[in-house]
Amino acid sequence: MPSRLTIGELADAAGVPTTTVRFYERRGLITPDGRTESNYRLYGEASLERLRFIVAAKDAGFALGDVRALLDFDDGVSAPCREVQHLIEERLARTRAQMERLQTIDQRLSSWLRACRRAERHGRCEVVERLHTGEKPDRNKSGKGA
Amino acid sequence: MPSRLTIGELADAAGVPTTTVRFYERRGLITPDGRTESNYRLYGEASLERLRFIVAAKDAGFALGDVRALLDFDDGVSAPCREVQHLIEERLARTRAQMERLQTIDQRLSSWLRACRRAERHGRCEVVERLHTGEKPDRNKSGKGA
DNA sequence: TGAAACATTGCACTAGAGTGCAAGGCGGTT
DNA sequence: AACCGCCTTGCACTCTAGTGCAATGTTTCA
Repeated sequence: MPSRLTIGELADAAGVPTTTVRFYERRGLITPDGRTESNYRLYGEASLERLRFIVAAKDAGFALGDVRALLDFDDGVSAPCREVQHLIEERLARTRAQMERLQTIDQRLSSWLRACRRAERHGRCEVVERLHTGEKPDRNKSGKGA
Repeated sequence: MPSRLTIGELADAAGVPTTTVRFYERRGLITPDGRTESNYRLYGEASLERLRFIVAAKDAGFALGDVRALLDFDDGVSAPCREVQHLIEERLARTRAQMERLQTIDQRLSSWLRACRRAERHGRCEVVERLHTGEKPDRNKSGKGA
């Protein structure tokens, strides 16, 4: 008995709304295994696993397009480790690039905040002025990042 | 006459395309100081400074809506330091939350990559399997239990 | 029997930050 | 006076990951 699930049951089991399941269907990530006579979607255990895979991969930072690629590998004869690796490496590179970008932003904002707080004690806000001059508040002499 | 610039000159000076300047105009961030007889936009030095402000704030991680608020403060009687601080603090919180999220992703991807490389030496890819089971690869080095 | 809770479809819309295109006007150089 | 490159307008479209709504059909429970 491969316990046939309705879309609501499937969605609940994976922790997403039903609308999202239909959306994933439109994106070609998942397909109902059948329909009831009244045209309701039906899913088996494998589909639940697949949906959970999608959610897990998405949570790991993969875009849905990447998830699709991962699933396509999986649907193929074998999982070509090389390509999976490639996908992971790419995603990792993007993640790290973004972290660096955020680092820079964090530093700049923090120094602005310090300047702002310092200036407040003197009764005026320097931050906006400093943005105008292009000067980095505090002594944070970094070039413009991105 | 404080050196009147066309949109192209302005855009070049700030390092953005002209389309972006027009887009910012639609968003209410910047306005031409005048027009030529042939209806070309004209900008003065102050507008260049303003555009540079926008670019700087945007690079600092502010959304255009925030930049607008910053400019509105600036356009007003005085810059209310409190509110600028608030804006910065909010942005900083979001930045940090995202960094944490990326940290987690990075760790997970890295461990997948290690698992993938290890598995490759054994001639098969474990990553996809492990995503299926919901198991975190590399965390649990012993075989592939449920 | 009838209401509540679920399901179906398709289409439109969101946010963010622009990009692309069409169709025409203007400016400076050769 | 031809030509190229820049300028004008407005509208539509991109991408991502969905959400909302309308109108209608089905299942379940009291």
